[in-house]
Amino acid sequence: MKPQRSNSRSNSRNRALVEAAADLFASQGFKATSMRDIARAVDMLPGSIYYHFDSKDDLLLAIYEAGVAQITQTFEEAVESLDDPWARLEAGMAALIRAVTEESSFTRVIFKVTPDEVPKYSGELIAFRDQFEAKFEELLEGLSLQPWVNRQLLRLMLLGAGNHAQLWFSPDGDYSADEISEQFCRFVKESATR
Amino acid sequence: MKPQRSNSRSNSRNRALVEAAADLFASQGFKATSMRDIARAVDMLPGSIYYHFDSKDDLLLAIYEAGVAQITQTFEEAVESLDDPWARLEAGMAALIRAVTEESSFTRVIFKVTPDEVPKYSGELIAFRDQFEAKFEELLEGLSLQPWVNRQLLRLMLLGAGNHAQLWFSPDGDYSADEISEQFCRFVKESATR
DNA sequence: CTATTAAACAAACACTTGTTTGGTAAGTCA
DNA sequence: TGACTTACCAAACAAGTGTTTGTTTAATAG
Repeated sequence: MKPQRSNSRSNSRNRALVEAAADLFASQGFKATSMRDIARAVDMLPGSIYYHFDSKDDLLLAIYEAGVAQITQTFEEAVESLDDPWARLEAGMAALIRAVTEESSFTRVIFKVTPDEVPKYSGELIAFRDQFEAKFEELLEGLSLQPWVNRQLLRLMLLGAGNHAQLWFSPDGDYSADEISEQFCRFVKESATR
Repeated sequence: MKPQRSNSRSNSRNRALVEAAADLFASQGFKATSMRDIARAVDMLPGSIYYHFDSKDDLLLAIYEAGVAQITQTFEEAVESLDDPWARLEAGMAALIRAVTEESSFTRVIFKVTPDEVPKYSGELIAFRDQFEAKFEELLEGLSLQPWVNRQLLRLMLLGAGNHAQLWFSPDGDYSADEISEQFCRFVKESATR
């Protein structure tokens, strides 16, 4: 383990590093981003990164952790004020779509970089992902659905549809995250409350 | 351009090459697979691959082309004998899920390796993808749906949900491709025919 | 039997990768 | 003042990357 201690104001550089790395990982992918790319982005020499982080993998781990914390918070904020289970689902789904597309690069990294790209930490990364998906699962529990509905498959369907948005969504495209979420959720809602 | 000509029986080695590459690309990804990995898999020296293909990128292009041809065929075979639009959708969706998970590595590569990983051919790769997605779109046109339904978003939802299956599906898991397809399509069907 | 071609080998090339090492200027603290 | 620490630079390291080159073997065609 390296610094990560909060003393001094050094964490400003540390933070800049993580942010630059997150930007690059989110847009180019993990493998396609080199330590030299990251160093250049923060105006630093490649070797100097190793004062702050032990390895490229550790850098990703830190980003994943921050990303999950952020998406979890965004998600809960979007949902907490609502009571109706369907409204909660819709708001949560919209938060997911925003996280995958518009939101900070931290959250985007989580859905862009798959755990199997980093064998050393694949277990930890999967755990971080699960942490968020559990929140999503809670949402579904609140819904009253027809007996034919398999909640597990429903979760995977919505998660997959949301996740996939990162490949086609455009901020200035035809639809907003809210509109997309509303459409996706409506199929579930209409078929459950018939 | 290199051989690709069908003379001699040399295309047995050529074919072995493409198959080995497809296997590796499908399981490890494009960037994570080196020409040396591929060479080793077919018991050949790295340089020798360049007798058959001009570059690693060209190798992927060939795989994409073969993969799209295969998934298109599988898809049409699954659908052609059916008349009912809903049955056709369900069969098509099941074919997609099988292509993403169980089927040959050629089809899996298409969904595992994204076009932006190969800038040189990203246009061509996107065109190949679109070629298949157009088939899927045709299926949706046959459905009679409620006025609130946006067909474009519906397509993206189903495509995303199917695509995502590659991350969690297991051949000896709880569900078959058919069961998954049936569940996904049912949400659409129930909400459209209420 | 010879000329040509297909298919591969052996070895390198130029470059990029993540990472390590030794040193150093600036600041902190006793 | 002197010891210690923080944050970095400069330079290299070993390994791996896609690819090229010159050469060789085996088959085929005239």
